[in-house]
Amino acid sequence: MNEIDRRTEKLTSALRDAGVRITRQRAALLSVLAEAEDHPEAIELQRRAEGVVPGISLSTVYRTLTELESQGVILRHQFAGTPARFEHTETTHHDHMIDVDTGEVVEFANDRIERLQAEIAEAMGYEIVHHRLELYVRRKSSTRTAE
Amino acid sequence: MNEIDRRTEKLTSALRDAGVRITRQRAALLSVLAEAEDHPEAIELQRRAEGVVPGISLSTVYRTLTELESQGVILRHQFAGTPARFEHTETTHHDHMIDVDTGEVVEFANDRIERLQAEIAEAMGYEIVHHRLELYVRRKSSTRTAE
DNA sequence: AGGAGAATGCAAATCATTTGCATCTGGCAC
DNA sequence: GTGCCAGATGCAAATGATTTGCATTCTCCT
Repeated sequence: MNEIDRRTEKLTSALRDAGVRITRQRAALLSVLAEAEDHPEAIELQRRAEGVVPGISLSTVYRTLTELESQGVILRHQFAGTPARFEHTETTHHDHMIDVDTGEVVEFANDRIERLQAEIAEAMGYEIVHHRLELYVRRKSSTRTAE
Repeated sequence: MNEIDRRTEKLTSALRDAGVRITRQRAALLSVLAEAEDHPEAIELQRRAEGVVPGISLSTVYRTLTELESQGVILRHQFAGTPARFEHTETTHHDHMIDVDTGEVVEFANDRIERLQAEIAEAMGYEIVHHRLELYVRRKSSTRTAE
């Protein structure tokens, strides 16, 4: 917790230096995002932020998320058929595996895939701005849990 | 053209056998999809289908696309920040590269990436239901065409 | 040809997200 | 510290893509 608070504080002043006003609602969202170990969507972030700033509006949440995204502080993921999910940029790059039965999101990273992607783009005269790799998966040989 | 008509006809009777009624609007969409060499979105498909069935409604287009998708006849792609785009399933599997400046979609395929994906999922106890790999790219070393 | 049930068109509903606008509030200037 | 003002907030209404309810119209089976 202390660790998270320290990072959040550093981030906060960095943002202020970048000309981003740190309002109560933004501070709340920053800490909520810093604590999140999952990939929450906007509404869920609002719910969590309400614990700190009751009455925070959904539009503010969206506006703040957009701002933080363009500041490179968070990432926005648009998985198939669901609202966007957000994640802070403290972690190193990784891709996602989405369990189609539960909706659970698992992270993974693989250098070889990254390199192959760059090679492919390169070979066709492009450079990668960003990419999206999502594996929609199902637990193997489960004895029929859902359907 | 003859080639496309033949395939469309075969597809049509296969669908009928599967219990899918072939209405004028569905037939129109099937041929429009068969002829498409790009990745059109629903509205564009409606526009093209109007040439054959004037007055075809957007809801019918959507309903038909959903039906054809579940019949495995077409694929629905949801690229970042744009309406869904559709593509018939005649071609072999491939992924997409999206030029962020022009919106142009380029297809590519790479066996090694496919294999790596399967391995990764496997190693974590999952099997892949489907995946999404999109490279958002920019032309290399272009002397500033857009911004 | 006749009819049952499915498909269509239209308008209205949804869902996630954005925006207009009047009101509030950070954070620098003094 | 106090005041100011550009930028941020909350609310409600707008947007954009897609879906849905319902009355009407077709498809295709017999």
